[in-house]
Amino acid sequence: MPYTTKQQQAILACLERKQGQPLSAADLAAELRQDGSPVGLATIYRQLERLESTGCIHKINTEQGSYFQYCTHAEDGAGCLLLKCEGCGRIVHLDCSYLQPLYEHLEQEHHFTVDRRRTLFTGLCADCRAREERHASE
Amino acid sequence: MPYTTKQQQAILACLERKQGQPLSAADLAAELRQDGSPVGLATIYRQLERLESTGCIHKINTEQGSYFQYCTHAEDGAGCLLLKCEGCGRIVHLDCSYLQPLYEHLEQEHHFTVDRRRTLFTGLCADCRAREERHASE
DNA sequence: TTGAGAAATGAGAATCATTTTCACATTATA
DNA sequence: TATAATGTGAAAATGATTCTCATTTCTCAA
Repeated sequence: MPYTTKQQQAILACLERKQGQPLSAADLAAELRQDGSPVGLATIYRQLERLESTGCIHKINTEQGSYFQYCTHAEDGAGCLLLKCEGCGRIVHLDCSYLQPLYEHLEQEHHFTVDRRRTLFTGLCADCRAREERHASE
Repeated sequence: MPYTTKQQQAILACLERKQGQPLSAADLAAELRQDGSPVGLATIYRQLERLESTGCIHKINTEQGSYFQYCTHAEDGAGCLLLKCEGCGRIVHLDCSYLQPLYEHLEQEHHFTVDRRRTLFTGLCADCRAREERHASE
């Protein structure tokens, strides 16, 4: 029977504290070290995998590796999405009701159940778009 | 001044031939080897990067690495999306008009321009969902 | 044509996130 | 307490991607 270790608690607590902010395994390691409760990377990956499989957190894949986020509610993510800017690398988290009809359509017409907590759009934020345009006009 | 090499042509031709089917760099290498025109992996990555920056192809990030797809038209992707099944790993490509209002909303309200060719939803296809349910009920 | 210089190529080394291994520590339960 | 199960972390292994550099291929002006 599994039991709870202080590493597990520290990892989950850290993710909760940073809610809405995607963290990489390395980010987590750094955070935990700062908090005075360092945890080995192997353990961090193991725990992240476990937390993900139980639905406590969700994983987002990007070019530079994976990021993890705490899920507040069971139904969290129903209309939530992430935007990743290709310019500055930032990941922004927001809610949007426009996703609902799309998900329903995919479910009914294409028999595909979207994992709503892992939706990630790639593109450009306003700042980076402006920078690109300036660049192009030179 | 850049010139065209047979490796470049072979890579692009292969991507065109496999349209709608995302290929990894390794897939491409295997294809090209079979075609009798083997190309080094370093070159494949270099060319994929170039083709992506010119907009000829687009890149999709997954847990297992990146995949690349040929873009038919400049405006391709306006309503196209990719579904990646977490169960079987398949990537399905389809068109869907439900994306349009969402993109417009993100553009106007959140000042975020989505790169429409890189939209990827993660979830479960019908087959894998059925399998999961069978599993859970045991 | 020729040859200097610009680009491209590919084998292998380097990198970096992630996973695995394994000896050891911790906890549960008999 | 003894013992089996599980968790931990350092170090090694893995695998995708990138870098290095010697070599090849092209371009273009003389």
